[in-house]
Amino acid sequence: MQEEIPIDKNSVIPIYYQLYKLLEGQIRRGELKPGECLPTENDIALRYEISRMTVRRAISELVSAGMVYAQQGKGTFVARPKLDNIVFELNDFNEEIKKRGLNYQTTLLEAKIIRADEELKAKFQISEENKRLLYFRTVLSAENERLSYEVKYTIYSKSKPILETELKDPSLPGLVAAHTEYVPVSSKKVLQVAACSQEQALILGIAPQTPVFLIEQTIFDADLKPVGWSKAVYRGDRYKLTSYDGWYKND
Amino acid sequence: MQEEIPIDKNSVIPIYYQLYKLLEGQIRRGELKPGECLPTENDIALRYEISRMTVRRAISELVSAGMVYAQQGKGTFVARPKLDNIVFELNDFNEEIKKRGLNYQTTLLEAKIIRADEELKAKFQISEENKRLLYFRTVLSAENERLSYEVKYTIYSKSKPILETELKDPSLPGLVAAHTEYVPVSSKKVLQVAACSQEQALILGIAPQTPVFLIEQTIFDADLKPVGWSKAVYRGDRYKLTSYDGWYKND
DNA sequence: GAGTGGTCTAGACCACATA
DNA sequence: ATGTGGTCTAGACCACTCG
Repeated sequence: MQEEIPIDKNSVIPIYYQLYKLLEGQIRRGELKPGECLPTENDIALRYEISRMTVRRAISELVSAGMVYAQQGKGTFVARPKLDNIVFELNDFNEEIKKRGLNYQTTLLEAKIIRADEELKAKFQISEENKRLLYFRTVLSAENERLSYEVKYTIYSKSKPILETELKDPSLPGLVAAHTEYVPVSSKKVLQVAACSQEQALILGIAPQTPVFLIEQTIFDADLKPVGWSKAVYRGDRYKLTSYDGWYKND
Repeated sequence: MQEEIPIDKNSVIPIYYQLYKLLEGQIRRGELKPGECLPTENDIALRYEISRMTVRRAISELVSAGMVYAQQGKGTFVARPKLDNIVFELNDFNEEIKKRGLNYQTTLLEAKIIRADEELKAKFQISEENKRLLYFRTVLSAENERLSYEVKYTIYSKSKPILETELKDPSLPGLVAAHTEYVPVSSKKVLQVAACSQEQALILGIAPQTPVFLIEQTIFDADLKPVGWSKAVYRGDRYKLTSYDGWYKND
C-alpha cells in the first residue's frame, strides 16, 4: 500500500526543493528529533523514485541550514541547533529606527581632506609624511533627536568629487570604493560600551558619562592594507540590538 | 599550446575542491575583480576535461562563501564582499578572557526552585498559579576579579539533580536541555548598554553607574514556547567584541 | 537562435564505519 | 561483507537573457 506521495515530479518547483521542505517540516514538527537519523539516501531515492543526486542536493541544503549533519559510513542525523550565535548588521542600528521613527536622516557635518597625524599614520600603517586622508563627520537623527555620531577616514587617492558620493552610500566600505582605487575585501569591527565624552555628549545632546555603544570598523583591501577606518557612537538609551537564530516555525 | 594544468584528476583531493581553491585564489589575488565574470561552466569543464556537474559543485561552494553570484542566462560574477555583518558568539565574551587571563572560573552563587511571580509568568507566557521554575545565579571571574554576573531561569519539569549538570554546560540552551523535556530550537538575544545598578555593582565590585553590556536571551522550543530566559551583565571596561568578515588572504 | 546557468538522471567507484 | 555517505561522469532538458 503506497502512502500519499508528496513529491510532484512534474511541478515547476524543483524536486530537490520539495524534498528539502518535506524533510525540514518533519524536523521542525519534531517528527525527527535532534540526534535521530534520517532515512538513507538510497531509501529516499527509491521511495520517491528520484535520483540519488537529487536527494543529495536536498540534504546538502539541510546541512547548509545547520539542521542536519552527515557522517560518512554512518548516516545523516538531525543536528542540535546552535543557539548562541549573535548576528546582526551595522545597519541594524538604523533599521529599527527606520520602522518606528518615521523620518530619520543622515547629516553630513563635515567632509574635508586632512593630513595624517601620528595616530592615523599608525592606524593606516603608513610611514610617509603628509599623507592625505579623507575625513567625514556625520550624524544620524530621527524626529529631531540625534541618535548617533560617526567619524570616518579613508585613504585619499582618487580625485573624485566628495559630496555626491557620500550621500549615496555613506557606509565605510561604500566610501572606500568610491574614493580610492582599493577594493575593500575584509573588515574588522570592535564593539565596546563606554561612557560618552564631553564632545560626544555635546553633539548628541545628552549628558556626559551616559552609556553608549562604541563601534570601530577598519576596512582592508586584498593585501590586508587598512584603507578605511571609522568610529561611531550610538546612544545607549535609544539603541538595542536583537538577534534571532536556530530553527523557526514560520518560514 | 597547453598551459600548465593545475588540476590533478588522480589526486586524493577532490577535483571540485581543487577547482574551488583555484578560482578562489584568482579572486583573492585580484586577477578577477568584483563585477567581472568567471569563465562559463562549459568553458571550465572543457578546459580541464572534467564534468560540468563537478564545475558546478566548485562554483556553488564559491556562492556559499559569498565570493560569487550566478545569474541564469547571463553568467557568474565576482561579488562585492559584504563587510557590515557583525557576528559573534555569546561565548566570545569568555574566549578572550580564556586566552589572556590564565585562570578563570564560573561560580554558582545560587541554584533553587522558585515560584513564578507576575513578571516571570509573563516572560514564560504561563498563566497557572504556583508554576515552578529553576533559578540560577552565576558569576564569571578571572584573576580574582569578577567579570560578569548572570541570572538564568528555566521551566522546571524534569526532576533531575540540579548541581551536577549546571557545571558541565552552564549555557542557557544546555540548562534547558538538561532540566526540561523541551527541545530548544530557537533563541532570541537582545544586547543593550546600561549603567549598572546598585546590586550589580556590588556583585561585580565596580562603581554604580559604570557602563556595562547587558544581554538577555530567551530560548524557545519547537512550538515557540519560551522555556528559558537569562540576563547577563558584563563589565564594560573588561569586555570588547571583535568581529571579522569578508574575504581573507590567509585561509 | 545561441549561449548562459538550473535541474535531473542512472549509473559508477571510492572511503569509511560497523559488525 | 555490507551499508553508509562522498565524488564524478556524460548526457539530457529546461528557463532565462540578449542580440
